[in-house]
Parts: sequence; structure tokens; C-alpha cells
Amino acid sequence: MESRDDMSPFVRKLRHGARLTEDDEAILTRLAEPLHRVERGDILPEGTEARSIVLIVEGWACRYKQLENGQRQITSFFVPGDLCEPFGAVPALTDHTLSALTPVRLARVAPHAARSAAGASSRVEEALWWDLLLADAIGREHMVNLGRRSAVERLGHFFCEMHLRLEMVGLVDQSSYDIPLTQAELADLFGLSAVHVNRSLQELRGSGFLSLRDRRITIHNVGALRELSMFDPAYLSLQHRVRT
Amino acid sequence: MESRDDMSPFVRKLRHGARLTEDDEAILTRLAEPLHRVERGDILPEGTEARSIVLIVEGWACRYKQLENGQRQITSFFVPGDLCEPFGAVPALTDHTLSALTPVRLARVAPHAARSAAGASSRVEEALWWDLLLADAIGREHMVNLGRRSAVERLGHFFCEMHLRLEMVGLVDQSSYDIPLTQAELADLFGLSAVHVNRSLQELRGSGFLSLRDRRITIHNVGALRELSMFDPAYLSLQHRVRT
DNA sequence: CGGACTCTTGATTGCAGTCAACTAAAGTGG
DNA sequence: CCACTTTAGTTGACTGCAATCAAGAGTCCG
Repeated sequence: MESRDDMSPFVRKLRHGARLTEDDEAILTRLAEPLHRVERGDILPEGTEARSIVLIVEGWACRYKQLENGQRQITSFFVPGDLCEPFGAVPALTDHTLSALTPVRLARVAPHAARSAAGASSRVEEALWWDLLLADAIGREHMVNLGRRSAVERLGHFFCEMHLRLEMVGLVDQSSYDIPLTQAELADLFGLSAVHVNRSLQELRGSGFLSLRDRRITIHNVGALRELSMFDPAYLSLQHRVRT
Repeated sequence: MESRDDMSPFVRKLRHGARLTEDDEAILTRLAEPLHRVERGDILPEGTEARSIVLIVEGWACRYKQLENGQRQITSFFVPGDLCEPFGAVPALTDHTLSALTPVRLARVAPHAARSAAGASSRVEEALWWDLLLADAIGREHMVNLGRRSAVERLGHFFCEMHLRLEMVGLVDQSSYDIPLTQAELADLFGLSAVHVNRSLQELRGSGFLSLRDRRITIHNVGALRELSMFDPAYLSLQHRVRT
């Protein structure tokens, strides 16, 4: 049995969603095998038929939609431990592109495997549903970001969110973590132009909220940044309970 | 057995997601009982514990988040046949408010009931997952709307989307349907101000794309409106297939 | 009849986009 | 090994879409 720190990020993450036994964790670990490597770039282009669910084990990925007029909107980000589709997804044509933002190690989970894992243990089932609800909650918050927050607030909110998401899988050191994204990618995430992302970042740096150099961010005052960006961590900690 | 037209909107909708037998439809019909009525206003405020999943049978509802600074963002719309949460949702504190935009008739589905319906028939299971994926796809498209489309495009896209969603449950007559929303509500959906929604609507009316009076919309040229707003119906018709 | 909504219109403001130029770093190939 | 290209980040000038502020009209309702 692996030590707690060696566990896959997927298992580490799902521990937040249900009280897992060793058997449960073994089931989940088996789901995340075998590993594949992919380079930076599209993994599943739009219109491809998805026959398996991608689970990110290492690296960052995103899902985006490309518009006819050349614009792009990133709709979600994936970090180690994240499932890129709902665990019960039916094989279907994708309406979006799944893309690796860095070289990625991933596992391809067959839909029937994920469902039967849920059937094998009610705690695994709870954990998988918890993970799905978490992804939804992140998506909703992203909509609020896009619709109602200013550029600086969007950036601040995102950095707060990634801080907690990465902490769940042990990828945060103090208040700093790697963030392998270009400003253009951030722009496509926030629905802004790259130029404006640049200026907003400078504002956040200039006001002392954070440092961002060489693809690593350090948040100097988490409380202040959360207040600035109206970040309420509640949506990331959907509390779990044993099913009755 | 009810005739095809009398079926609940939920069953009508899920028929698009899987080939249901009469037994399957009976299972789904039973899920949508008994009915409750609620008046216009919040159904489940943020922070409430959701112990059941709301299914809209008649009327319109939405989910929104309220920001500290008074702004509001609607993250999703629900019309008859829509499940307001993933069907396997765990009882948990909600991070958003579910609100009735009109008087609503709804059913409260117990999570275990939804899951056991899925367990009872693989076709029902497929249909429920299809519905969940559809809701996700709608959410992604909403993000694209918020992030990358102009005000006029957002409105146009939404009208095209509702046209198809309502058609699925038989609520469209020709190219016109009831749309019981104020301009302020549309503004909170699109991340715009009510004033700007008003002006954008006038632009759409003035250019002859649609009429909107007395809470009823008529789209005069669906093709033209789709082109204007870069609406691609593909995301709403995730094709289904029998699980292997 | 007053009050609350909803819709409309005008005037002004401001956040973010676009265009453009420049630097620096990093990869590529002859 | 060094031109050449590409990518990422930065800065300035200007533009424009949408927000804000404000006021008025029509409707519904108690």
C-alpha cells in the first residue's frame, strides 16, 4: 500500500468528498490506470467521439470552444486529480475541445468502469458524485466571474480558486504554486484581451497582492485577495455526508 | 397509459436522450410525482440544505448567485422538464439560490429515488446521464455567451437556444413561444445592465429578426438569427447510443 | 389615487478592446 | 554558432461598447 503522500491526486482529491476505506481507494487507484502521456496541444478536438473519460494525473489542461470569428473561450481548467467529464458520460460527439496546456500524464477511464466503481462501493459513489457537483460549482462561479466581476476581480478570484484546488491535491507550498499559463490563455479564460490581462496583473502586483514570475505565483495576503475578488471558499467545500 | 401529448415534459424531454420503453416512461413518470406549487420567488435560498432535487413541470425557474456588491448573476434557466440539479446530487448546502421566475409546478425527487430509477433500467440510466450532459453543454455555451459574445449576440443566442429547448417539450408554436422574463432578469442572465438589454432588444426588433411583445417572442427568421449570434444547434442534440 | 414595476430614452462616463511598436527570451536552421 | 523567426510580455495612443445616472411614460395593483 502506498503512503498517503504517494497517492494519486485523484484519490487525494476524492478523500475530501467521502470517507474512503483502503478498498475504496484501491478501486479508485485502479480507475486511474494505465497512464498515457500527451504533449501540449489538443487532446480531443471538437466533434471527436469521446469513448473514454480523461483523468488528469499530471499537468494542466482545459476545455475550450472556438468561435467562428476567431475568438476562443476556455470553459474549464483541469489540474491533477480532475476528471474532464462527468463520470457517467455517455460516448458522444464532443461539442468542445479538450486541450493540454502543458505536457500531461493522463488516464483514460472507460465510462462503464467509472459507473461500476460507483456500483461497487457506496462511498466511492458518493465521492464521484461529490466530484461532479464540485465541478459544477466551479463552473457556476466561473459564470459569475465572466458576467459580473471586473478584470482585476476575475484574476484575483481565479488565483484564490486555484490556490484551494491545488491545495486539495498537495500542489501548494505556503501560498505559492506553479501556474503554467500564458497571459493569452488567461485572457481566453476570462473573456478579456491579452493586453488587458497584462495590465490587470500589473495592478495586482503593484498593489502587493501577489507576485507572478517564471510561471509561479505567490499570494502575499490571501485574506486581502479574497476580499478584493469577493471570493467565498464555500463553493469548493461542499460538505459530504453519508447517504441514508 | 397517457397519450403521447399528455406526457409530462420530463418524459418528453428524456425521450430525446434514449429509446425508452413504456416501462421506462412509467418509471420516469413516477419520479415526477407528487406535484407542488410554488409562487414566484426563491425556492431554495443559498445555504439551505437541499434534500431533494427539484424538477420543473410547469413555469420557469433559474439559479442565481448574489454578489456582495449587490450584483446578481443568473447561472442557469429551467423550463418544464428540467431537473435543477444533477440527478445523483448528494444532500448538501447549496451555494446558490433556486428561484421561480413565474408560478411553478414542480416535483421533488429524492436522490435515492433518482439513482434507483437509473439502476432499474439501463435506458433510464442513459437518459438521465444524457440529460445531465445536456445541462453541462448548455452551461458551457452560456460561458461562451458571457465571455465572448456582444450584447446583441447574447440575446440572439439565448432566444435560439430556448427555441430548441422549448421545442423539445412541445412549448413552441411555429417560431414563437412564451418568454416570461423581464429585461432586468435578462440583464442578470447576460451580465449586462437592464438599459443595455433594452437597447439591444430594440436593435433586434428594428432589424426584423424578431418580435417580442406581451412576454411572447416570435423569431421571424431563425436561420438569420442563428447566423447573427453564431448559434450552432449541435450542442443541444448530443446524440445518444446504446451502452455496450 | 399613490406606489411599485417595467420599459424607454438621453447624456455622460469609464472599462476594456484594438492597433501598433518594442523588448526579451527561446527555439530553428543554415 | 549565429542570423532568423516565433512566442511572450510590456507599453502607449486611441476607440468603442456597455455602465451609470437621470427622467419620463405606461401599467398594474392595493
